[in-house]
This record gives sequence, structure tokens and C-alpha cells, in this order.
Amino acid sequence: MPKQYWLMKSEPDEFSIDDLKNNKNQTEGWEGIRNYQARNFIRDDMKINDLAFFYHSNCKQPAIVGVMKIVSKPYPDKTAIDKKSKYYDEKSSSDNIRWVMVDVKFVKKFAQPITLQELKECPELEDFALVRKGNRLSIMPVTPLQYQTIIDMK
DNA sequence: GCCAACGTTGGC
DNA sequence: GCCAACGTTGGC
Repeated sequence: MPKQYWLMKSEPDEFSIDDLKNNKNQTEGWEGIRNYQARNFIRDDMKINDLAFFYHSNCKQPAIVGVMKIVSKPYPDKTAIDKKSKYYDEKSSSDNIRWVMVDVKFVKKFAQPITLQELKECPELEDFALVRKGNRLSIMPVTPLQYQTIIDMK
């Protein structure tokens, strides 16, 4: 199985690439995914050693800010049954957690972020889900060609 | 802060 | 199973 590529969104006010970089072991459990399409990507397709772009969303400068690596298999997201968590899901229970997560590890932070505007201006990326209008998917696949195109934009 | 786009919920 | 109402996402 060749390596796969992803893009994962996070609001930098909540969790930024610097937070990941400064974490113990530069690793974090990517919890709180509450969208079925995104969950299914994690559950069914994500593999250890896949690479993922770290995307800052809902902020002053939406942009791809770096790269991380998937370092665990999918496992149940226990914040779904933690009543104190903002990700608590009343329809999940300890024997039926509806949501999964993976651990990610920091790989690198770009010296210059690749902004959403730049991505939109790139003709090779017009089919990329991120730049399409109304896209709200928080985890999406990136093709090898798209990955290389984006890496080469720096 | 606004609002378009989208996902989810629930009555029927 | 339809679809209106509602909540959320996320760019601007």
C-alpha cells in the first residue's frame, strides 16, 4: 500500500501547529471529529505513516502551515463519553463509542504558510476539495499529485 | 459579526 | 422517506 496523504483542519485558537510542535513527543491525539464522512476516512482509510497537512481554519489567515504524520491506528474517541468534554456526544456510550481518532506527530512547520488564497489561485488544485465553495469537511484525502503540487508551492 | 453552505434532527 | 427547522462551519 503506497503512502496516503490527508489534510486535517484545526482552529489555531484551539490547537495550532505550534501547540503540536511543543507537545510532549510532539504528538497529539486528534480528538473531537464529529462528522461521519471525516470519521469514515479515519476509520477505514488512514494508515500509520500516512502524512497529513496541518490546516489552520476559522482564523485570520486560513492556510496549510505544516506537515504531520499519522502514528497510530484509529481508536475510540473517549471524549465522546466524557460529560465534561466539549466533544461529549450523548448518543455514544462506553460500549458504543461512535467516533474514532488517531495520534499524529509533528513533522515540520513551513517557514511560510501556504494560504488558502494561494491554493485557490493554483490551477492544478481546482479539483481539490479544500478550495471548493462551501467545503466543511475537517479531514479530507489529498492525492499524491496534489500533495506534490502543494509542497512545490513553497 | 455576517451569512452561505452544509449536516443533522425529528415530525409527519 | 421527505423536508423544514435548526445548528455548525468557516471564509470574509
